[in-house]
Parts: sequence; structure tokens; C-alpha cells
Amino acid sequence: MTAAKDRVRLWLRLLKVVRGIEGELRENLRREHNTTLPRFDVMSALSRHPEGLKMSQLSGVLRVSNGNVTGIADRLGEEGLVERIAVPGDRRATILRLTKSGETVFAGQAQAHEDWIDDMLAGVSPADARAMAARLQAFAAASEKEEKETANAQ
Amino acid sequence: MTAAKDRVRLWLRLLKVVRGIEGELRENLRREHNTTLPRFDVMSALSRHPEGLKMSQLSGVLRVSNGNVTGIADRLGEEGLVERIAVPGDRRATILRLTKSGETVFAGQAQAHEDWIDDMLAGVSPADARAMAARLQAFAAASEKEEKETANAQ
DNA sequence: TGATAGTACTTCAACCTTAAAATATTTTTG
DNA sequence: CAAAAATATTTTAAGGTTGAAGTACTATCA
Repeated sequence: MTAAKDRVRLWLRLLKVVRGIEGELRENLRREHNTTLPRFDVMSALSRHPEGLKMSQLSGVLRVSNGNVTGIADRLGEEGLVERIAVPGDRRATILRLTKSGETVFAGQAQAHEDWIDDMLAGVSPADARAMAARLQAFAAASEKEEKETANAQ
Repeated sequence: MTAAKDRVRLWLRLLKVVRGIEGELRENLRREHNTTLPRFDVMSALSRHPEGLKMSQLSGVLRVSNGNVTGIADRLGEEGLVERIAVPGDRRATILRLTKSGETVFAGQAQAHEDWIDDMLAGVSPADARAMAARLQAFAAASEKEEKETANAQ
């Protein structure tokens, strides 16, 4: 009975902490780098795939809708930070990748991001950080597994 | 040096888990209750204050912008779930509160919300939930304290 | 091969979100 | 008291987000 209440309380705390950090990141990105968290997320994903990602792969790894990525890619493209590249052999698909300029700009943002997080989570020891990350990883893995099984059962 | 990387990894995991749960909640709210998370959040805050909250108090407790609450209140108002009430003695302010209908509707949503969370976090024991919630609470308190001191120092 | 199903992406309408500007009112203060 | 500062809310412009509909292309298979 109370178990549910305990879990809800945990969820609300989790949400509050994450939203707080997210808000501060958003504000820092805007103020110091004139960008947004979604743009940062897209560039971050692309930076981990120097050869680029198809639009659909990108929305897959970011877990956002297809149409969403279209708009962000458009705006990043206008600023010359990313470019769309045709996929040989499939005229439906497009690959998005960072431009040289995009790589340079992102490098600066990524370093700042790491510093901000390190600062905000300074109260968490590296050991605790690793322990919690491992727990969360286990939880996320279990959730995904269950999701798949549910999907298969349909 | 690695401390920063450990903390960033923790942050990314945290973000992933919270976004996953948030996404599922959003989808459930839409599918089963024809509403959204922001609307649920507003009604939840109001349900904890049966006498209503001023618009500014509401944006304060939800930690969102003023203009944001205006729009959500408008839409909830159109459906008769909340009502704006004049504040005697201050014609600038408005109090927002749940209508009878809003209370009834929210009661159903809140129960479903609790069930969903309990289900999604079933893998977390009540003891673990309490322990983590306490940690997060301490972290949030420390962050807020620091924020205040920084503000005062200016 | 040619209809049909499937895939990749974009567009659309509706809503959420913010920061900044605008409006209206109250409080402070010279 | 009148001007100025502060407060409470709304409006606005720009962007983010979704699910669904639309467009274009590719794959299947009868």
C-alpha cells in the first residue's frame, strides 16, 4: 500500500532534481553559447558518429519524434553547423552530420557542459556517481527488456 | 579528472531514465485521460491547495514561467476544470482553483498516475525508494541553499 | 511487372516553454 | 500627493514537441 506512495515520492524527487539541473543547463547554454538543449543533444549525438546519422537513426537514439529532428536539423543547417547528405542508393533517406564548423562549435559546448555538470554534481563523490549510474543502468536495461517482451506478446 | 566523466555519465543515465518514465506517463495521460503532463502538474498543485493559488504562486511551485501557466490555465478553464477568482484587495492578482468537476476529474487521474508509477518502479523496493528519495532530497536541499547564497552574494 | 505494402522524411495542427515586452495595478518615496 | 518603483498577469515571438497526415521512394510478391 505504502509502497506505491514511496515510489511516487521517489519519482517526484527524481523529477524535481532532473528538471532543476536541466533548467540550469538550458539557461547556461542560452546565455553562454546561444543555443538550446535539444540542439546540443542533436550535435552531441552527431559528434559521436562522425560519419553522420540518418534522420531516422537520429530520432531513434534521441528518442524523439521524426518531425522534431527535421525542425532542429533545419535550424542547425541554417547556421552551417550540420549538413544533409544524400544516401547513395536510397533517395528517401538523408544523412545528417556535423560540418567542420559544427565540430568546432560543439567541442566548446561539450567542454562547458562537462564543467557545469561536474560543478552541479560536485556533492556526489565519483564512487557514488559510479554506483548510482550502475543502478540506473540496470533499471533502464530491465525497463527496455520488459518493453520488448510486452511488444512481442502483442 | 575522471570524476567529471563519472558525473556526466550519472547525469546522462538520470536523464535517460527520467525521460523514459516521463514519456510513458505522457502517453498514458493522453491515451487514457485525454490530457497532458503539464495540465496534470497544474491540477496536482491545485489539488494540494483547495483554496487555490495565485498565478504567480503556481508558476513558483511548478518552477515554470508566468506566461506558461497563463496558457495552461486558459485551456483548463475552457473545459471547466479550473476557475479564476478575483483577489479581494488586489485587482492585479487572480487565484486559480479547481472546480468541483476539476476535483473529480483529477482524482481519477491521480489514482492512475500512482498506479503507473508503482508499476514502472516495481523493480525498486520500498526501502530503496525511501533511501534514494532521501538522498535526492538532501541533494536538492543543498542545491537550493547554494543557489540562495550565490544570489545573496551578488 | 504492376499493384500493394513498407520505409524515410516532411508538413501540419495543437500544445508547451521561455524570455522579454506590454498592461494594469499597487506601493514607495520625495 | 505625484512620480517612480515594484508587482501580477498577459501577450508576443521564437523554438521545441508530439501524433497524424502527406509525399516520395523502395521492396515485396502474385
